[in-house]
Amino acid sequence: MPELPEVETVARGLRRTILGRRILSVTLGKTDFMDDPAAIEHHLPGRRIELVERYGKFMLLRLSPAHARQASDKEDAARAALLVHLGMTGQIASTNAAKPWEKHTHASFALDDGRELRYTDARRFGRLAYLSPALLAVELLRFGADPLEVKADEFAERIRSRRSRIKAMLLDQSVLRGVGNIYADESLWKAKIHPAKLGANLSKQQVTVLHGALQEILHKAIVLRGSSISDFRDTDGEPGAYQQHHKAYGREGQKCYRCGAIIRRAIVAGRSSYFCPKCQPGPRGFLSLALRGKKAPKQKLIGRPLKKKSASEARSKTSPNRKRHSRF
DNA sequence: CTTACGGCCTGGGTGC
DNA sequence: TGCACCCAGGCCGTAA
Repeated sequence: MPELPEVETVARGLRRTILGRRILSVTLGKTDFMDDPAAIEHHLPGRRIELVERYGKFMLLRLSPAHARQASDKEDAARAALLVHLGMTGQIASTNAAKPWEKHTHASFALDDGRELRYTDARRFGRLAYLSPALLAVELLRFGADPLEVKADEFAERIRSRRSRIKAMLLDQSVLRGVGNIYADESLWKAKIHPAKLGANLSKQQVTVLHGALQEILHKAIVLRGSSISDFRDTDGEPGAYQQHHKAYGREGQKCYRCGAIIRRAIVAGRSSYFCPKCQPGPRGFLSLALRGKKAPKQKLIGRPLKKKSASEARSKTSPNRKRHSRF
């Protein structure tokens, strides 16, 4: 589940290992998670990797112009890119070309140092795309502020002007780019804010504290090379260490480090959310029930009552072979 | 208009 | 050994 700190860790690893390398050839495996596989095969050979940028949860491998010539500063911003999103299980690293492909390797880029840049992704929730400068510009418009750069005032304004739940806003990439479930829960715990609170109902003070908590946590997580819950690995194949510092995420049933109450889990904004029911008081009407019985009814949802639907009914509704969504 | 929910993609892990 | 089920991030269709 790579979020900003994990992607930053990978981007730094790539800068050490593939910056300046020229791509000689491309070999693709399964391509259903790529925007336009033919474009990747067609445009990448011969291009040099001139920059590795992180933008929210994705990386942009900026490519030299197709025709050999000196790039000016102006062209720098307009450079085409290979967009890499790791989804949940994506990994990318430069490898000895002689090494056999690992399972679930779906792209391999032969480099001019004899190595290969390989992308593996068991679930294929990730994304690879060749983006021309024009497509890239359009792509970047969809995203909100960088959480590490956004100023407290701007952050407060964005959060307090909307009526959705704070957790949903933290996860919304068009509000903040790069925050996912782990760092949303960790920063809410630190700021003592319940995930189901509405942004508009938070005090200026609370939002300011949240801003500070979010930045501090992200910085610390980057220093520790991210969180490895299941399978995150950096470009050296090493796990991060920030999971050892989680205070809320994944701690259901364990004691809150601050007050000793039992950390609970509830579905907020469609995602598992971990919080301390004592330090992070819920909004009125929020049912802080244990939401995960073994055979217990479905999970209690927060908000409006849910339409009843039997499991079999729900199953039969699924269309047999819905085509995977294509971005074009 | 804004916001929220349910479904879908996939395959590893888990529990029966 | 098998198998049903859950879960994850992002996106979309639908509904309120």
